[in-house]
Amino acid sequence: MIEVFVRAANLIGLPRSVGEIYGVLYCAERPLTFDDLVERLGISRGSVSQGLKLLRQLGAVKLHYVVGSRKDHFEPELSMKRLVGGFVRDQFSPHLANGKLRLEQIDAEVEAEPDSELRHHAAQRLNTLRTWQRRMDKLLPVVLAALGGAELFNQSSGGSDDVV
Amino acid sequence: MIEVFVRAANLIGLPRSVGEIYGVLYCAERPLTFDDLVERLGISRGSVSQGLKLLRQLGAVKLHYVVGSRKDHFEPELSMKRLVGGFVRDQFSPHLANGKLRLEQIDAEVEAEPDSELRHHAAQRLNTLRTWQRRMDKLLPVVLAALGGAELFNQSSGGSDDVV
DNA sequence: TAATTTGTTCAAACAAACTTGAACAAGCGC
DNA sequence: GCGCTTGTTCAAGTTTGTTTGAACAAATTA
Repeated sequence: MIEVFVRAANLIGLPRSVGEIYGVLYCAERPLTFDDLVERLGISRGSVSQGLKLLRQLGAVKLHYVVGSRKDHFEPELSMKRLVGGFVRDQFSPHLANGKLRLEQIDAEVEAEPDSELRHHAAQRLNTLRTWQRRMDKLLPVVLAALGGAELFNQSSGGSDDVV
Repeated sequence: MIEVFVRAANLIGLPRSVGEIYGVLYCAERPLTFDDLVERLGISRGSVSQGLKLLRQLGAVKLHYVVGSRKDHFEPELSMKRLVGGFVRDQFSPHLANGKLRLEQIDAEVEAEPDSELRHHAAQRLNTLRTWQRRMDKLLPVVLAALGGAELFNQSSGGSDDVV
C-alpha cells in the first residue's frame, strides 16, 4: 500500500522516502512518533527528519500533541484539497511566478529589437507563451475548487470515508 | 528564453535536454533539422535523437517535410491543449490506471481480513483513496477542456498570437 | 555494390539527487 | 551543572538518472 504513495510522490517529483513516510502515517491507526517511522521503514534518522520537514511545510503532515510524552507525534493530512493546495503553493506556483518574471525580461529585449521579420516572430511566440501563462493562472483556482468540499463535484460516493 | 522551457521540463520530470530541444524549436523561425539542433545546443547526437523521440511520442514536436531534402525537419506543437493532452496521456494517465489496479488488489486483501477494528480502519482509508482517484478521473477532462479552443475560458486576449 | 548521408542504439562515463550516520543543538529532569 | 532524550544538520557515500560517443542500421547516390 505504501508503494502507492511512493509512486505518487515520484510522479510529483518528491523523493522516495517522503512517499514512504506519508504512506506509513496514512495507513497507521494512530499518530506515530519519529522513532516509529525510523523503525517501521528501516531508514535513517536523517531521512526521516528531512522527509517530515518537507511534509510539514507542504501541510501534508500535522503535529499531534500527546500528553505525557516529549516525543512529537505525526498524523497525515487527509483532505485532498489541503494536500494539493500545499503542493501547488510550495512547489508549483513559485515556478509560475518565476516564469512570469522571465517573460517580462524577454519582452523588454524584444521591444529593444528594431522592427523586422525576426522581431515580429519573437513577439508572436512571446504572446503565445503569455496566453499559456494566463490559462494556468485561471485554471489553478478551478482545480482547487473542484477538490474542495466537493459535494457538487463528487455526488456518487455513498460509502464511509474519512472526512476529506 | 530556452531556459523557460528547461525549467518547465524539469517541473514535469523531463530531462534538461528535452526542454532545450523544444525551446530551440519553439524560438526558431522555421523547422530545424537534426543537425541544426546538435549545432545550436552543443549536445551529442544521442541526446538529440532520444529527446526528439520522446517529444514526438508526446506530440510536442511534429515532422515537417521539406522538398529536396533528405533530412527530417522538426517543428514545435503550439497548441497547449495538444501539448498537455500528450503529456497526460503518456506520462500521467498510466500512473493513474496503475494506481487503480493496485487499489483493487488491496481491496481484496482487506476483504480477506477478519472483521476487526483494524479492518474497519483499513477499509476507511481505502475508501478515501478511491475518492481521490475518482476526483482525478473527473478533473482531467475538465482541465483538458479548459485548455482547448478556450474562447470561453480566455476572453481577454486581443493580441496577435500564434494559433493555439 | 561500395561509399555517403542520416538517424538510432546502448554500454560506459558522468552528474545530480537521495540517503546515511556521526556530530551537533535544544530541552528536560535530576 | 550533568546526563539523557529528542530531533536537526551536513559532508561523504550511494544510488539513480542523464549524457556521451562509437558502433550500427537504413536509405540514397554513384
